[in-house]
Amino acid sequence: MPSPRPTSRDVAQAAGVSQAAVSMVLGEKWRGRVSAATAARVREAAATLGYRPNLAARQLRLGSARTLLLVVPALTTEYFADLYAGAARAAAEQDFGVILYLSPTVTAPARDPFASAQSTVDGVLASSMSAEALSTIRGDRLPLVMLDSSPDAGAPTVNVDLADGARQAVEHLLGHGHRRFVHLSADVPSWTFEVRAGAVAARLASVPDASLRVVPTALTVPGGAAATAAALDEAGPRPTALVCDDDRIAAGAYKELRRRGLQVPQDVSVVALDDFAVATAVDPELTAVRFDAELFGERGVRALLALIAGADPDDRDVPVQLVVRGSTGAVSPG
Amino acid sequence: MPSPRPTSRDVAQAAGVSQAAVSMVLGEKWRGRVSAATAARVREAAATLGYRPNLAARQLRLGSARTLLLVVPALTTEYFADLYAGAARAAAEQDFGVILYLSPTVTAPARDPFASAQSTVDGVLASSMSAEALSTIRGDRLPLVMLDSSPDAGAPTVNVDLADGARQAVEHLLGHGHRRFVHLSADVPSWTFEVRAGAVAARLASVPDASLRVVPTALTVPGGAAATAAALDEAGPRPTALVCDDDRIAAGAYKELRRRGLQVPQDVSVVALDDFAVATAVDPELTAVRFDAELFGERGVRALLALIAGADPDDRDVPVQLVVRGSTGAVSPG
DNA sequence: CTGTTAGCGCGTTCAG
DNA sequence: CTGAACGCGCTAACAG
Repeated sequence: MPSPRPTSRDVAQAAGVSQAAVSMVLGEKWRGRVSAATAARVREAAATLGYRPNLAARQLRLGSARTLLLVVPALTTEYFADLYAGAARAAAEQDFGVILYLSPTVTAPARDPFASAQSTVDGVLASSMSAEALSTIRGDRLPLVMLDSSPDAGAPTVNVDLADGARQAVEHLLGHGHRRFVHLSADVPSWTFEVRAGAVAARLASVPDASLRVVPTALTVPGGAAATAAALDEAGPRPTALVCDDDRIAAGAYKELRRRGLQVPQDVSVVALDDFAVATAVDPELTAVRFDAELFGERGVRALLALIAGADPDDRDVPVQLVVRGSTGAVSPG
Repeated sequence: MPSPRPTSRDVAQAAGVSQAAVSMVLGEKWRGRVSAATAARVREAAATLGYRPNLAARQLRLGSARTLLLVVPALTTEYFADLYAGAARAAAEQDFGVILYLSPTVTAPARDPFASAQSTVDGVLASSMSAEALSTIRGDRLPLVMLDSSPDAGAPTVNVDLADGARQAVEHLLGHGHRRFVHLSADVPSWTFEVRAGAVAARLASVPDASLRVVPTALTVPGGAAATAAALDEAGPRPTALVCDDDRIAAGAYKELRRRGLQVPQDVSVVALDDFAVATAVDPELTAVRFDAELFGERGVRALLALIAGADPDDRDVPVQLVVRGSTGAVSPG
């Protein structure tokens, strides 16, 4: 016999009080409305019965499910996994849940997030979304915080300071004497990659004898290899430093370099502006820009909850850190 | 003015009918209860008002949120991401949603999944769970389907046929003349890894002149490197074939092999029993066992929905396929 | 046949 | 501290 879930009425009966009293006690709203003794009795009864409020009923009355919607373009890397984990943790601290919506890929037709979400949401956290896709989401002018998106998009944003990361990476390479740079720049029309490209170019613009070639690159291993081949095939002296928008691109660069008999880092240094599983799997391990994706999710949720509460969202950027590993070194003599 | 969400009453009023009629029409239960003309009018009104049923109210009345809970140990690889995507898609086809619960890691204290889930669930899909962790989940004897778990656990299971994958991998290596094997076996007490170990050992047991050494290995790049070092340091002729439980272990093996001046695949062949991002990022790319994680999630959901509906879950295994790439070849002469 | 009325489910809150 | 009303959609019972 699957014992039916106890309701607040059951608790009330067990404690010898009314439903209203139960609601107040369990909702921590009984300061001076219910005696401490009765409150204790109610808690006791709730505990022994294993009572859990029916969230559907609560939502129906309160008009909120205490739920946030996290929209991500795809869950294909551990980045989004960490993002979700951090968001869920931060939300749970304030008794909010986080549900996930995988925004349609290029191929799949756009489905209504709210239909699939199966729930009423109190706010939306949108990661790496384009402005158009965005409009679908804001169906009812829900509170919205954008992650990894342009601050000009008309919604509060929380970002990772990858411009700083790109600067740090270039700085590191300059310090090793590199002057001939190639930026393997993701060919995805996303704000985050534009920022990286801008930061790399800006830093190098102030170095008189530095050169920079930007090659649009697909965000895959073969894409990285192809772009590297293109960069090396161009006329002029061979570049000595490769800045890759992510670690998969860098893995592709490794392959092409090795195919040509070039060694990392003796002949060419490589840095990645992302630090995920691939970064430490390749040999030598990648010097890469790392950030705390969980912290990112956490900040995003805090900003969104602040927005919902009517406060000013704290939109500080998440700091990044250059992790120096074996893929970068001094320019080879000659 | 944030226009208040239209209720079914609003729709009824707009269409000039009663709420009951609206419910019937929109619930596709009007065969013979409502005229086609009226039904059309109701649909029309609902569409123009942008009506969406309040799911809290529906759930309250129906006692179900049409929601499934997917429990995963961690979301750290794209495997779980794909699993979720497949599960969500299959569930959506039957108007179910899927919410995620990240089961506690070793460090984090166990939280109540249902508290964090913020919703009433109709069933649980548990991936790679140990028997103990399981008991926490089945709080209310919910329908449960286990993924990647022992069929003896007392719940229906849907599995990936990795035993077959392990056999295929060993077969492939045997065909290239390999006889001295090392299995870098994940040191995680999980059913899936026991199955792989069993399958590798069983296949090799029938080959008279084959040898197998099993080395417990941490599921990380350094873990793979350390285990490889241990295997190569043992006395006796050097192994020529490494079977790795996942691609990160294989990446570690690559590093240790290269450190010792051994080449893949000329000196040592390497196969991985998992095929994720790292498999194609390393050089040479890994010969690996691949399966469709989305299909896995899909099958899991179908089994769970069948179980909920009182039918027999179809618990066929998900097939696997050996993808031959550059990390395996014939034993080197000598 | 076509459609309506009434009451339910459960937690919250206001007037008593 | 309690009784009763409320939120919204679903469905059994009932009426035209």
